[in-house]
Amino acid sequence: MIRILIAEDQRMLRGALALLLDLEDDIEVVGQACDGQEALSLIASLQPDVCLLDIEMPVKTGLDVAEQLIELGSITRIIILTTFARPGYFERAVKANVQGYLLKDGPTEQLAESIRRVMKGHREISPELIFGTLKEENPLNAREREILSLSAQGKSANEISAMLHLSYGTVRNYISEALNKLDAKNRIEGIRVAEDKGWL
Amino acid sequence: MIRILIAEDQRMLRGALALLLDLEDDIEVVGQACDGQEALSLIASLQPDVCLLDIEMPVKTGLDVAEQLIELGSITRIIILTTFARPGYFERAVKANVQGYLLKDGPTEQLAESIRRVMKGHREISPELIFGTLKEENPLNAREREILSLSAQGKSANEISAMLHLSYGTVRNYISEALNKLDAKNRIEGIRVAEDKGWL
DNA sequence: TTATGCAGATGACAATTGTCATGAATATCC
DNA sequence: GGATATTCATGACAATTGTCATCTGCATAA
Repeated sequence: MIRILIAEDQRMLRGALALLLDLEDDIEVVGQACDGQEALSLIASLQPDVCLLDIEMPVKTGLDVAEQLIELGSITRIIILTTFARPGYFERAVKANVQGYLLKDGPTEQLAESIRRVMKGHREISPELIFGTLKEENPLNAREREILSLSAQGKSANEISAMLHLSYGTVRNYISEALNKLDAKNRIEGIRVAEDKGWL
Repeated sequence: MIRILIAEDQRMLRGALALLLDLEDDIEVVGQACDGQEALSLIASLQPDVCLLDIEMPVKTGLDVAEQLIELGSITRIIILTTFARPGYFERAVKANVQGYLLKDGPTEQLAESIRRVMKGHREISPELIFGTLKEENPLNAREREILSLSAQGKSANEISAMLHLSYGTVRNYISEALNKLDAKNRIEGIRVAEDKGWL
């Protein structure tokens, strides 16, 4: 019997997936979490064979959870299950060395099969991701990311400089450099591009 | 037998919901659509009793579909099923006079029951929406919305003026007025607020 | 030790943005 | 007709943004 934990904040989807997987003879859903923090503690206490992690969850993202699990040396196998084929997300997942990265756009029927294959030691990646997406690396460094994120929240260069204890001019230099790397002609376009790729 | 059509672009959720509803004795999923356009044509040909519409779908949103169905005098009852409790979305749905507005955050078990209640002539609204959200009306007029949307795509005032055949100054006036109404101190904050409320 | 690179700062400039007061043209209602 | 609202336009001003060339420490590797 394969013991599964599902971490997904959307209750309707979580419930439906649990039901669907429980219909399989060899799979048992042993726990459900609605945020990353809860997922971590449930995995620690339940020690499931596989966990299904959504990425965009409250408190901690699925990628945060995955990275921490690996760091803790957890034996629970990890499958990321997300809406987003964002290169930045995928890159982080690959670096964290997860066993699976599936898109919610994929077919329902394949989910149980992917879980079984992961249990056998395979890696499961949504076919959409295998080509293309992979190579797009995040061109922004930590500072640029930090500053562009604040800008994305509507902060002005002046506010950002105060928050980060940097000079006004330095902040603008970083933004300018980020826009250059993103090939965007202004903050708004830059933010769109970066968010879209999962680089923020 | 209640005949249902599901319009939802996320295949995993669509599949899981279809399976879940098909398990009910008195419900039959007769069709599935992955975008608004497909939903419209399937509803026309299949004439289901109820349709479940996601809002954010390709080609046509669920709200577009709902408005067109009502305009066409379709007898199919409409339930909006969405992630977003955005006032602007809810306002549009109420104005279109849909039979239900449920959140994907709601419990799976209640979905079938809501469908039955809608069939009996009731209206089904997620409890989260009944208080609060309702009263927040979209403060932006059509022009302000249009211009802020373009701005949200990264267009400069100059580009927008060319696209809409308005003067440069007029565009900036509209943006300024929109920011004032949204109580935002710059474009980026304004866009955030408006998108968050579903006003764009 | 030099040099190479990185994080940050400065100053200068142009372009864009945000704000406001004012005004023309048109339509709508009484 | 006169009062009113709507839509768009202008001009002027300050603040913010985007771009560049240049400069200072500071660390680190050859």
